[in-house]
Amino acid sequence: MYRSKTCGELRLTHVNETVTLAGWVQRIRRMGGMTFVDLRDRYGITQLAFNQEVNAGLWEQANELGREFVVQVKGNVKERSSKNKNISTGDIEIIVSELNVLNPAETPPFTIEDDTDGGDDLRMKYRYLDLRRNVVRKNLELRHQMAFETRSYLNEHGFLEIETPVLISSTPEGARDFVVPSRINHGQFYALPQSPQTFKQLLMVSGFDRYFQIVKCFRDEDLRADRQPEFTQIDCEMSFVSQEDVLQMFEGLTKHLFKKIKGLNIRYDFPRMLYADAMKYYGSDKPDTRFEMKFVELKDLTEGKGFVVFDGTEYAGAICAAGCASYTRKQLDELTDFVKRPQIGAKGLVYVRCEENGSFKSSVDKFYTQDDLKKWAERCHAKPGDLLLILCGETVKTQKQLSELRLEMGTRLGMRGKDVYSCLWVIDFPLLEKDEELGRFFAGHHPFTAPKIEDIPLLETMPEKVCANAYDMVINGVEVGGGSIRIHDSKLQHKIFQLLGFTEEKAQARFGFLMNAFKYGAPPHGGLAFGLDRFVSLFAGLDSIRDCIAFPKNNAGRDVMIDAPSVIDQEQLDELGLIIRPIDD
RNA sequence: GGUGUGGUAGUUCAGUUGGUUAGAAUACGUGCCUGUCACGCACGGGGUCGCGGGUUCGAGUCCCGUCCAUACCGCCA
Repeated sequence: MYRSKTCGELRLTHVNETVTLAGWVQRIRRMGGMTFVDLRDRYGITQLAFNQEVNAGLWEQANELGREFVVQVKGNVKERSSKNKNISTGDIEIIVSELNVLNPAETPPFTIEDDTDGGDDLRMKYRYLDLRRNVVRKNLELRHQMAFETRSYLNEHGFLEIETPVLISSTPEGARDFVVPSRINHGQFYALPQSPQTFKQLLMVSGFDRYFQIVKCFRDEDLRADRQPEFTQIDCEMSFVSQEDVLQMFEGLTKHLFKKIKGLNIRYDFPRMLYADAMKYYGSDKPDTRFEMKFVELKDLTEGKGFVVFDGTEYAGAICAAGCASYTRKQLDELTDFVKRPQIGAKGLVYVRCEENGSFKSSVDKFYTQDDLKKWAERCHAKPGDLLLILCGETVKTQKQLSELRLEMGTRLGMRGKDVYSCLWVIDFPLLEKDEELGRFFAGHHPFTAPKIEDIPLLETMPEKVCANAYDMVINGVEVGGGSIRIHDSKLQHKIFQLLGFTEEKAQARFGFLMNAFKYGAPPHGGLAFGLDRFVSLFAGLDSIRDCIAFPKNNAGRDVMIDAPSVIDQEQLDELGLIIRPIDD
């Protein structure tokens, strides 16, 4: 037996017990004739005491230890004469009688502390050391708990977890596929799933009623703080359900997680926001509703006063930042620079200060009277002391820019606290999106998404107006999950493929298996998928999903620890019949 | 593919208008210290200033290129 207790469990009640502990040396404090060693495992830290007078040989041995040595000790639990209130085992220490170095360690390249001195690169290269740190370990513990509670909830509700294959052919999600060459089938490739979408629909045809899977998915696209090439979904599908049934079920799952993990009872029903309203009032399909600051359209009030920028514009919208009339010129310039950054791309920013005395001071005073500005302020429900920020331009672009500005102001005003949660559903997404350049339609969600029944006639006349039975769950501006009711009627499915520009042959080639399956009695079905990584990082208050993934990829999709991806032997290439050639520009 | 930021000791960083021997903290090593718990004190070792080129009497500092990291845009329908 290597240990009888962990380093986190000993208390005053254990005094006088003889225990065996094993763990890593966190820190050594040599005080002269006395040496203290902090022994660490994932449960906590226990102080070991060595006294020269009591056992000189052992004391000598302790002084030889280094950071991160793996040691085993046997000793007596003793009440400390001076206690440490900062740690749970701070009342006791171990008077060591046996010390056994199980494995020495080189000095680690960074300190294994909550406040490590290591930078991101280094921590990723030595991720196994980084994972010894409390802060990172806690994220993985949280991830485990969330996955566990998810399984528990879905199991309670009759869902079966069923594995689907990882080596498949391309699924129609839209992102690039990772491909795997097949040796046995020369010249052919598997694709890794972007989601188990078609498989879960086939499981519905098979009668598995309620399916889920906590599953890795793969997308070969550029990374972001919230995007990894391999990520984990809580993938779910249900049969004989309407959209309402799905929303209820997974709103329930979310509330269950909030309750079990965060101890929060969410008593309200998640608001349902129409996609059109989300765009109109927040300029985003994943609005951060921790704060209001909705867009207000001003175009009819700003036109015709001789200000050319506003006169020619398609859209002019304002947000009202409460209490910001006191912003200095410098602060306003900062905001202007913010919206003019290439990533945001606004041409400029118009402001109106609503002064305490009821007057208005704006950057466009030359063109507008106090009365004009008063009308703007009234429409924005601005009070004295508030600041209006106005952007104009092409509607969709400007709404997006205003959305960024809104989030920036929310941050500046401290309205995006990490311990506040605001959940909602965004519903009624457009079924199709038109690519103006290519002059054709793309599926807003994926091609199996069912249109709203009342909109089906519009498919013939105004496809872009058709709403889908699709929904996203948004928490604090993060799209944590999304899904749809699927098409289970092969005629309708054909119609959609047609609209998407698939020929009969191409549709048959790519999705024939699904179309065939639907001929044999497909139940009405729908579902959704949560991004587990995003969900966990939201609960953990992390800025990046990397911190809740044990071994994440870096910005360039590399695993710097194992140095993947890497070249393969010529022998392997030959076996696969592959030749590597440079990519032409 | 693009834009911004960064790359200096094991590590995190500072480094002035270009100027003598490139600093601090921490980590590491040695010594002292019997109640520390971020122990303390003293001393010490430790540098291809990412790499390549250029300007200059002289480059960590300026310019060009390149590599790496990172955030974002494109992309993720």
